[in-house]
Amino acid sequence: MAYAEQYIDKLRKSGLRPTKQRIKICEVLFDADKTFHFTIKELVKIIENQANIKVSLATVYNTVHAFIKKGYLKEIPLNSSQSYYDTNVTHHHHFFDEEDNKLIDIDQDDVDEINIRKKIPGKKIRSVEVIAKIVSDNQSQK
Amino acid sequence: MAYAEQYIDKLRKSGLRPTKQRIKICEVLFDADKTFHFTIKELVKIIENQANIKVSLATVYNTVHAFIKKGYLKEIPLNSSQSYYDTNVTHHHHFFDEEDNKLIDIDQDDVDEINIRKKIPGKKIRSVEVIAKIVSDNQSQK
DNA sequence: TCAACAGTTTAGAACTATTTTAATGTAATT
DNA sequence: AATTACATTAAAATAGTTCTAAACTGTTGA
Repeated sequence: MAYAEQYIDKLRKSGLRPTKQRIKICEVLFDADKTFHFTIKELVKIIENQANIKVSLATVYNTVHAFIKKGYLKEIPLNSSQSYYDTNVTHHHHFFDEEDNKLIDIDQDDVDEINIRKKIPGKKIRSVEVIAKIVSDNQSQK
Repeated sequence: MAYAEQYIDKLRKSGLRPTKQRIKICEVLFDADKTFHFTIKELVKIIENQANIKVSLATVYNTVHAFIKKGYLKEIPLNSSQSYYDTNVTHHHHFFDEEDNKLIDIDQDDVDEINIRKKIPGKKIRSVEVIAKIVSDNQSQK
């Protein structure tokens, strides 16, 4: 397992010791060649299905938050009862399908650069995100 | 009180009967010439301070949600433990100050029109919002 | 005026996501 | 192997939000 090195490295850089549970979390999050969106609940379910390792919610929350702090994961701002996370940490945007409660990536290239002309004294912009909410287009069905 | 008519109208259009409590909520939300951001907790506190009317959380939640459904209020997407609402229902964007947990409006005019080139079949865009997270600019202080 | 009814309000309970706690377990280092 | 420092865990705590069921209010019509 050549990936394991990477995971241990990521964990160490996040200030976490590489344990069985945490390496399993890394496998789920970083093994795929695709990036994806998830909630904590979903992540726990995936781990339970894929492995015979018990992981408590607390461990998952702690690990996910350490990765966010380090920049290995992103939190997606959404007014939903639960938080959504993204393994795609490149600069990009999102559709949120309000009917299916699904997130869809929008590449940075698909949106013109966003230039905000308003400035706040003493503050700098850390991130800019676009959320486009989408619903069924009934017009086109008629 | 000339405004009362408007409030009663808004309530009726939202499918709610105009009661003392609900009219009070309207007074707080729609009386000011300025728009503002609030959380449910803050709204309850304002009502308690301004009036001798008891309002339960349940009534406030129900009324706020009825107004959102009708488009008289907007929910602001933010990954925060509590929901933020906006009496400004025009198309605009936000700064979110991560240190003070404060929202600041950005006029639509201060951001170039956002053109998303990616399309999702059968879906249409209902809203597009920009959230720019800001923090202290330590660079400029050094 | 009064009874009946439909819709409201309310306190408190329930629910859900998240965080904390504190006891037990484990990895790393000597 | 012993020590130490950190991890894991279940369970409890917390906080925002939603639900519930009982009491209440105001309107209508006789």
